Amino acid sequence: MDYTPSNIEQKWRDYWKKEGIYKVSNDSDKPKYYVLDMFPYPSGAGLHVGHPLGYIASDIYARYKRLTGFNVLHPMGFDAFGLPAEEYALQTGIHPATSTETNMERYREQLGALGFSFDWDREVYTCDPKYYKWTQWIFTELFKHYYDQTEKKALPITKLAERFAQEGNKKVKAANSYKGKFTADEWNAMTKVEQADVLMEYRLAYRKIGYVNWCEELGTVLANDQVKDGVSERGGYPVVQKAMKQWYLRITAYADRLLYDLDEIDWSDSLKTIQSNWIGRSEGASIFFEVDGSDKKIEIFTTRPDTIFGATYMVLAPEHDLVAKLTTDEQKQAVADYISYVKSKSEVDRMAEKEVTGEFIGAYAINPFTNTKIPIWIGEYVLKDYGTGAIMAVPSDDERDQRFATKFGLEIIDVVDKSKYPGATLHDKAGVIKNSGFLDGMEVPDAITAACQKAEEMGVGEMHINYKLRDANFGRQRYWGEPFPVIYDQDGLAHVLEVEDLPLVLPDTEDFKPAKGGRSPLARLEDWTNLPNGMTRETDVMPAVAGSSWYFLRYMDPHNDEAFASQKAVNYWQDVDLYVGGSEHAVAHLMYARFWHKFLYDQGLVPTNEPFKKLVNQGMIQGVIENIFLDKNSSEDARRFVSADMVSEEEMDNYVKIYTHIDFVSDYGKPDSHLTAEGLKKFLDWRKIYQKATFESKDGVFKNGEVTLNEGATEFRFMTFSEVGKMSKSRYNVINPDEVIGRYGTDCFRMYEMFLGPIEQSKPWDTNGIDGVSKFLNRYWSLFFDNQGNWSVSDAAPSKDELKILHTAIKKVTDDIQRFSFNTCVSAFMVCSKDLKKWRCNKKAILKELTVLLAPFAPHVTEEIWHRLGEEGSVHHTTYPTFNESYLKEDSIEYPVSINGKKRGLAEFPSDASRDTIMEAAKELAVVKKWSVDQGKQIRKVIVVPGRMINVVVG
RNA sequence: GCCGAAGUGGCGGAAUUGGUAGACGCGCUGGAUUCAAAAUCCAGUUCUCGCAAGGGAGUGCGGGUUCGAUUCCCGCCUUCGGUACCA
Repeated sequence: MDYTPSNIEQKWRDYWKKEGIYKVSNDSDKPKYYVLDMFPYPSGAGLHVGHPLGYIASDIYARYKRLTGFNVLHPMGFDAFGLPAEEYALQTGIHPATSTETNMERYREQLGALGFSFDWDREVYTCDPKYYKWTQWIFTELFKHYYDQTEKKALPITKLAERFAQEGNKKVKAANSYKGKFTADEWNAMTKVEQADVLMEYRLAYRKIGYVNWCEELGTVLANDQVKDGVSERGGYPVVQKAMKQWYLRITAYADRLLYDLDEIDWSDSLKTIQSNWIGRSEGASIFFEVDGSDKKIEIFTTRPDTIFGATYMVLAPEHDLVAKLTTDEQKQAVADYISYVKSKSEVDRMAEKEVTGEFIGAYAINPFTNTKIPIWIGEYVLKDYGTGAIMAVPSDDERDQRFATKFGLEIIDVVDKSKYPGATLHDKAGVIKNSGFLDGMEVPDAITAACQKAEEMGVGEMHINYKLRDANFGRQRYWGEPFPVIYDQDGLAHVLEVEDLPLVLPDTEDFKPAKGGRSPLARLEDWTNLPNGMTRETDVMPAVAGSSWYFLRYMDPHNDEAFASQKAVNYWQDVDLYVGGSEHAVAHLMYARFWHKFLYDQGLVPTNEPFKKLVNQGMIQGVIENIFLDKNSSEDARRFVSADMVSEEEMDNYVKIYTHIDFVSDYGKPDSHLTAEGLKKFLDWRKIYQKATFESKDGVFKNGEVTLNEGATEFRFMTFSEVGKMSKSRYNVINPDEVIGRYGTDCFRMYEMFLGPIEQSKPWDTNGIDGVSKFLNRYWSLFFDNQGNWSVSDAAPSKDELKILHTAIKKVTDDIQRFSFNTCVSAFMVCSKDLKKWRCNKKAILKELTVLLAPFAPHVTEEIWHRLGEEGSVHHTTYPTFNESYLKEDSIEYPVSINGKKRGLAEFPSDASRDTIMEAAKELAVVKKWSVDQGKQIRKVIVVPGRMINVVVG
């Protein structure tokens, strides 16, 4: 009987569903294990072959853990709110709720066809009011708390208000954006509104006016990580800086914990580095510079306070608050011109242009260490968002300051002698200080400390740790997101809804298109927005990252209406043991999720400090992108395309690459990526605008559907140019898994994706090797049948050789699963099945164990075999085979014999032979003699590693 | 520029602690089966000299440590990913 996946796979999926074999209970005596996939955006495009890579790996691991006696939580859900889902809805004109539901259904089907062991009863999706009730609730909790830097945890804001009433804010060490100081009396004298405004500056969820990334095309504000190269990550639309009042999350309060706790978790170095760079901790000093003839002071941050004697001027960010106040009348016009010049530049221009620009504001500051007057400038190279938005410029030791000083003719004083450290840069913090008063002669690190001490003594500065991490902009002027559970009273003060009033359901409306100019779509729904007594609702919605910041906790207890999850459930499941997902979420999602988790931990609501113990980033499965070259100089009605082999690298600039549908090339071409005339006709039909095009290749010319061949050419071939890149609709290189599954079956697809290479590596999809995996599954199947195709399994006792083959596989597969090396697992199965076939093994004792071993990888075929073997229940509920070392023992070992490290022969020794015995015997070996005595050389040394190798040193 | 990861046959890749480089698969070559093909099975397949036995070279490049290096160290080159006036 032949192995026919289509006959068995659906049958067993139905059986698993009916029997509920993947249901997970929170009541179990078994140890827990939580395997989580990053839940997908249910986009309209459906799944492509790249999506399942991580899901297959995690499914194998989850199944392995289940077989080894763990109670495994392995859920799936959908990240259904947010821009991608909404953009799709806008394109299609269908309500986001409807299209999201349709897309989720499609995803459920596609995921189902891959045979994953998800407990679908625990599905969560972020746009479900039952789910986002708790997203909103966590937001209200963030609003009600502040971060106490003494206790290093979040505490209720009410406690802070009490403290202010008793002792003011001078002694309070808390994360805040409030600059001033006040006493208890001053606090108590404040009005209710004034007090609320102050408290707002301490809350973990707060509202402030800030410069935000505004994208007019998308009609919303974007987070820093949604902006790439000055344009929106989605759509590539221009992004400008705009001052708006927005909700923020004070993630910076947790900066140090987010940084140092990276040490506790098992993530890849590259991912930890990305997070740590994003947090961007740097140690230095904050120093105040007085302004000549003004009571204002400019605060700067520097990592090199030791170079302060070389600070010959200052630069403020053009947006700095003090610019307007300090600019002298004579410079007013020049400064205004400069600011409008800076504003006129888009983010893209600003990054492309490296030219030094700036303007003197007419005022002078006093260098506190030298007491000299130094000019104050503004310049766009000083960023408003980093440090204090102002710098002391040390042109001798900072490349940027140097360029600026050179261009504008500012004084340069050399303060660091780096002659002892050739090649040292600013970041090396190396050298000897000179021209710097009391710091002269000190090594840089000592001078930094000394300068900080001095600044503190003088009361002009202190040690300061600065972070690159910014508070998270949390408002979006869009429709498809969680509404803020916030109401403003007549005084404009924000109040959050209590848990009994949650969820605040997103009002249903057909009018969900983004509004222009910063107004939110929800603001148009006046019935919903306006409340009695002049109260109004917040009309912004939360970003997509809100719902994904805690979903892993909801899976623990997904139907709970009393809490985000019961304490019992949370205490049982604890945290995610294994998290598998793409590295594109390295900053945003993983940072916010850690932040929320730490906040909940501070509340005692979750038992662990970090949410994801181990994280594996699966690589991307890329698609082959086929391109055709279009001559830039050809006119609209006479398009000229040329074959890839006619374009040299130098000529590349004259051509534009046009994406071709991958199917044209595979259907009407050859493996070396060329299109036939027929393929080109298809291409012309598909891209109607190019119907008047001419295609030139080395073989001839293709015009108006007619081919004119060059002399000597036998057929018209048009070379395309192929590259490898991310699968995306716009590049026409998406490969859908359904087709592959239809032809080879799910088990084969799963194993082939694993066989492709290491899970963490990106690789292009190609089906060239899939036959090998298919052959393996057929071979595995054939072990159970005789030559006539009849079921033939024997109860006879297995031989020593058969046991050795099986246990070699058990060892290899088990070790490799544990280190996430699934490609080598597949090859171990291939070796095992080949060896068993060689021995014509049909012993049940062997094949049954092999079936269980294979079950995590190929869940369907193994279930079929399991039942044919007459076993009860599901193969996925049985026990994992036990490895027995003794079956691998050999009587003798074949040693490689090397002469001077070069392998020259083999020699067999009993496996219990001692090192000394082998060493002596080795000297007598013919190979050894041949390379020593026979050539008149001496044996100098013999190295034996028992069980491994022999090396003889001759000379 | 800075940070991180990587570079191994025609191709995807293996070698887990410094110990037989190229497992496994694709492709290719030859053979069996077949009227023939597909499918399947068997053998071979790093390059190179040689009929062969047997040599020589070989894990991006150049050095080093070691009895022994794909693995460790130093200096380069290339590719991919992240980040970018971060004071």
